[in-house]
Amino acid sequence: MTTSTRDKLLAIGLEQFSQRGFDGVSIASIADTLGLSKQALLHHFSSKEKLYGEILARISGEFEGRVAALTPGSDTPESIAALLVGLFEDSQEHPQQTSLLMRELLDNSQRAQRAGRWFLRDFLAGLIDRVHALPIWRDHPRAMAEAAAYQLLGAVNYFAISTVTLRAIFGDEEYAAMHAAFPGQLKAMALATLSAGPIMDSTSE
Amino acid sequence: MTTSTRDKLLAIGLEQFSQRGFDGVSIASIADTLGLSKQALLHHFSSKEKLYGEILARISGEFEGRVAALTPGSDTPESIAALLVGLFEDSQEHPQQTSLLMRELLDNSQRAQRAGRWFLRDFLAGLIDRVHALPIWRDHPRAMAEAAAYQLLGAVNYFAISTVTLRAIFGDEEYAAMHAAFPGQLKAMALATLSAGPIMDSTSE
DNA sequence: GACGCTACTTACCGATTGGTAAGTTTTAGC
DNA sequence: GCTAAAACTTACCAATCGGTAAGTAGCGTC
Repeated sequence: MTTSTRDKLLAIGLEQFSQRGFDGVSIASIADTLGLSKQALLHHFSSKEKLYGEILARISGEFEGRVAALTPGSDTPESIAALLVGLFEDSQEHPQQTSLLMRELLDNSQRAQRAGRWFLRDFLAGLIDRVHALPIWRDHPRAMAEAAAYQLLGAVNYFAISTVTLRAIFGDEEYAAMHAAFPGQLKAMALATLSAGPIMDSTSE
Repeated sequence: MTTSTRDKLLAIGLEQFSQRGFDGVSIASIADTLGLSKQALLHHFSSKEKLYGEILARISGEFEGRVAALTPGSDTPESIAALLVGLFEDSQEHPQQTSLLMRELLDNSQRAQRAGRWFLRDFLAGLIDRVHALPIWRDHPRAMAEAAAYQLLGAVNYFAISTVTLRAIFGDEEYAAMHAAFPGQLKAMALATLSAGPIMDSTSE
C-alpha cells in the first residue's frame, strides 16, 4: 500500500487546486504538504501547468469511465433518471473532482480553449443523445433535449459544489435532511421533465 | 454621464475577477486597463481585498434587489416558475456577476466564511419559503422544498456559467438554438416539479 | 566497485506580487 | 488667489512566484 510520491503529489494537487484554484496554489505549497522541496515536484512534473494538466486529464478520464460504467442499454425516462441519480452519488463521493471541473468551466475561456480539452464534450453528447432518443423527444429539435439535459446536469453539479455554503447557511442537521431528500427529488424532477417531453412555449421572450 | 474613477475600477475589477478569479488578477492589471498606476487604485481602495469585497457587496446587493423586484404576491407553481425564468434572464444579462458568485461559492471555505458574508442566505430562504408554502408542499418536510428549489436554481446558474464551453462544444448556431429553448424548458421543468409536489421515494440509498 | 539511473537537495534567478512612503498635480471652496 | 483636500505619480520594498543549474544520496546491475 505504498503510494508513489508522484501519485501523492497528484492527490494533494487535486485537493489544493479544487479548493483554491490554479492561481491560488503554489507548487511550493503542494510540495511542502508532503515535506518535500518544490524542486522535488518539478522533478516529477516539469512545470506547474503539466502537473495541473495531468490532474485534469486523470479526473476527466475517471469521470468518463464512471459515466460509461453507469450506462445501461435501453433508454427510458426511468433509466436516464437513474443515471442522473448515479451522477449525483458520484459527485458526492468525489467532491474535489466536481469542484475542479466546475472551476475549469469558469476558466474555460483561458485554459481549456488553449489546451483544446473539453472534458464535457463526449459525456454531454452522450447524455443528450439518450434524451433525444426518447420517443417523446425524438421528433422535436435537438436543442430542446440539450436544454433539458443541461438543466438536469446543472441541478446535480450546482448542489455538489455548495456543500460548505449550505452547511453554513442551514446548519449541519438541516443540510443533512436536504442532502437526504436530494436524490429522491432529483429522480422526481428528471422523471417529470423527461416524461412530459419538450414544450412548445407560446410566450416568447 | 461621467463615471467616477472609483466606479470604473469596480466595473473593471468585476470583469477581470469574474474571468480569472481573485488570485488570477493583479491590482496592477486592473489599474493598467484604465491607464492608471496601481497606486491610484490603492488610493481608492486601501487593499485588494477591500476592492474585491466592495465588488462582491455591490453585486450581492443588486442581486437581492432584482430578486425582490421580481417577487409578486400570490404563490402558485406558475408564479415561481416565472420567477425562475426571470432569474435566468437576469443571469444572461449579468453573466459576470453570475460567474463571480459561482466562484464565491467554490471559494466559500476560505473567503466568505472569514467575511461572514452569505449572499445566498436571504434569497435562498425566500425562494424555499415560497415553494414550501405551496399547498402540495406545505405538509411535507421543508427539506424537500429545499432540495427542489436548489435543483431549479442550479439548473439556471450552471447554464449561465457554461456559455463559453457550450459555444466551443456545439458551435454558435447550436448554442443559440439551445439558448432559445432554455427558458421554455426551464418553465416546463419548474412547473412539472412544483406541481407534482414532493415524492416520498421508496427506493432508499 | 564503477556505472547509471531515480529521487531528491541547496543555491540561485528574474519577474511579479501586494503594499508603503513621499512627493506632485488637479480640483474646489472661500 | 491662497489653501486644503482629493487624485494621482514615481520610487521603493520584502516576499513570493515559477523555473534553472548544479549538485548529492541511495540503489540496483553488471
